Amino acid sequence: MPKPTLKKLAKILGISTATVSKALKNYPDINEHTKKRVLELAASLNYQPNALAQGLRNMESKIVGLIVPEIVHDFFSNIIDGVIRTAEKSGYLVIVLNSNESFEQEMIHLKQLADKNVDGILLSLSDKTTQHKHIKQVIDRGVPIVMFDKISKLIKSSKVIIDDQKAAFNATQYLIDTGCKKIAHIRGDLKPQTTIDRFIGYKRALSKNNIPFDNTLVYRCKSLSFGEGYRIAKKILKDHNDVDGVFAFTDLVAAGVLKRFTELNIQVPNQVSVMGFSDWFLTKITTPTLSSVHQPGFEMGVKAFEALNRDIVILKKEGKITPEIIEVPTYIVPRKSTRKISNS
Amino acid sequence: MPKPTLKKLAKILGISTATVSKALKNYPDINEHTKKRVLELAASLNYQPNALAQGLRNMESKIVGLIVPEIVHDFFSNIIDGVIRTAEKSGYLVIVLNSNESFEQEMIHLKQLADKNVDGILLSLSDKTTQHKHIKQVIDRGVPIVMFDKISKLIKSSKVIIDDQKAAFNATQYLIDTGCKKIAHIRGDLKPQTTIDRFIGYKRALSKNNIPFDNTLVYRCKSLSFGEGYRIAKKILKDHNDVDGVFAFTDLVAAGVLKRFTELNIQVPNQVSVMGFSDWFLTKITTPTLSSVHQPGFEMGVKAFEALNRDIVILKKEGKITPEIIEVPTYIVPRKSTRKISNS
DNA sequence: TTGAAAGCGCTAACAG
DNA sequence: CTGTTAGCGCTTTCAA
Repeated sequence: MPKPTLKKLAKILGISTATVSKALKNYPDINEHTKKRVLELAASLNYQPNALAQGLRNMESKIVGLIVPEIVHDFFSNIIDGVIRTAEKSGYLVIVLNSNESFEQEMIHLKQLADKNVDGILLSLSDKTTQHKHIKQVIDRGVPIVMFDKISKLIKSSKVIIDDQKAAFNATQYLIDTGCKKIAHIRGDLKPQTTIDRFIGYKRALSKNNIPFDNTLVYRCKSLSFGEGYRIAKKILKDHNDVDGVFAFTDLVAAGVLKRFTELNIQVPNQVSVMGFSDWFLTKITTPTLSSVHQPGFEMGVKAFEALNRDIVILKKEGKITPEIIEVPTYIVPRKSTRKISNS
Repeated sequence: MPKPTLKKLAKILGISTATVSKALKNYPDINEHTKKRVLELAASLNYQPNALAQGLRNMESKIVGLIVPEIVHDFFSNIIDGVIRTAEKSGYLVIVLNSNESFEQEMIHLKQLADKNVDGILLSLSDKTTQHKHIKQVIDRGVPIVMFDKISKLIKSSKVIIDDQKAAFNATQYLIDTGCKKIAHIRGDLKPQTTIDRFIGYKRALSKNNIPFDNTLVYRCKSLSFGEGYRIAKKILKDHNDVDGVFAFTDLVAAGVLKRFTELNIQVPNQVSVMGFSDWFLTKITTPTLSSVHQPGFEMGVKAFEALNRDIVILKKEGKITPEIIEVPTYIVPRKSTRKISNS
């Protein structure tokens, strides 16, 4: 049984394809009776319009692309989930691609998506991306892009972000509020802006509370891994045996710290408090459970698609986009790795 | 600057679209000189064929669909990653959809994908799925399906699976080999076949080693969660204070057990060994780290796409598919929650 | 209220 | 070696 087409329906009913098409689309200028006949036949034959033909005709695919720098990743999984579910509500399907933190992959994927005639692209930059010609090219081809999380200020597009500085400030302030006086910070690589911003937030909180900034309390991860946290924890204790707080730029590293502290019989949170960032699932698994800054992946995915959908519609209607920056709020999730805030 | 089309290239060069098309496709019957001119112009204009038009013409989209019952999930993330990366190598892009363990969603998604003219679908069943008409319908529409992990024996399609029985047997045998004599099993719901098979594997291992099966040593999770493991751990100890091994059907639950044991000062692995299943990331985070059965998500994703691609090609060429069942091997990853195997 | 016709961009059979 | 032509399935004027 070959798939039914408009033409077949038309032939069976003895009317033209134009009429069938209009009937199916509920055009006003169709005789009720005719419409009914068409609808019934379509239903009984289980007719489905050919999306490729529709796409070609309407110059739209009802597909968007989503590029993340990593897939097996708590935060990005949530983003993907948020995007897919929201897209579906507007009749969009989502092609997912993984740049795997590679600039070349990111370039290739962007092009692949544009070549597939997606109606828009959601993009989180790889850490390796330092130039943006490939992005501008796609935008110039008329494909709207919305960036999220790892963004570039140099691209004129809608963006969905968190305020990393503010979030890190709050995290550090939280440690101070629970009595920490000597707080180490574990930061990431020099490159991604998020790492830099979290570091700045940490510094600002210290300064706000008149705690002198001590550069030897800042540790840099060579890689984003559990093992790095594990390694650095020992180093912190060696360098500063009176440290009483650690703010790590990401949960995984904080979990490594926690593990090492436990092994070394350091009391957490009483002797040293530990604060993570991102609120990944693992925060609930560690011993003790890890306090963290909630980074709302799902919501960001939702907002990102909504922004893209808006941009797609506007671009089509008005020929150009007015980018919008959307900031999604973060909040601290206190668990057992930090002390309670004394309610004064 | 509107996108260049075949027609435009042809007009500029003063030749026909057919010739341009063939030149671009590297047909043998094109004059070298002409070919060169076409290629150069195409490159300089950055010509890209319109995928929608190609798709309509060739009746293929070069897109496949992937439906998983959950996205924020270690195992399925790995599957997605494996599928996407493998698909890319064959020029395929992947639309990802999340049934969220809902039968209705699964039905809808299957239809959406078929309506979008995907060339094939990769599917892992939701736990709620008990009938399969919706799947057969799609196959009847000529869209090949490959099932993975959560499969149905009632569907005639290629499948990529692990041998849950064998894996669970090996896990239990491993506990026995490291000296466990009274092993509790925490199993999942009655529904998914994987749960049942793991339970059977557990029983077979006991029987093989002449350990009488004791039904009171089998605990059932109400939900697949950390909290359930935490809850059940206490119960196990209360019911059987001489238990010396726990085999949980999934890591998350095992992690809950570990946590409770640690809190209750039960020595793991010396007093009780704990074995998980799936080898999720969290196995490396728990205290102690969790021994587990490695479930190769990435490889399964790779194999699943390869099988689908094969089926797509064969279906196109021969009009029908000969389904293939692919079993991906599992293996035990010993960590600190089980004793060492004594090398005798 | 309906239908004829054009055309989205591409490919392939066939003729020259 | 190249071009003509037909057509994939659908939508949308425009004319009847």
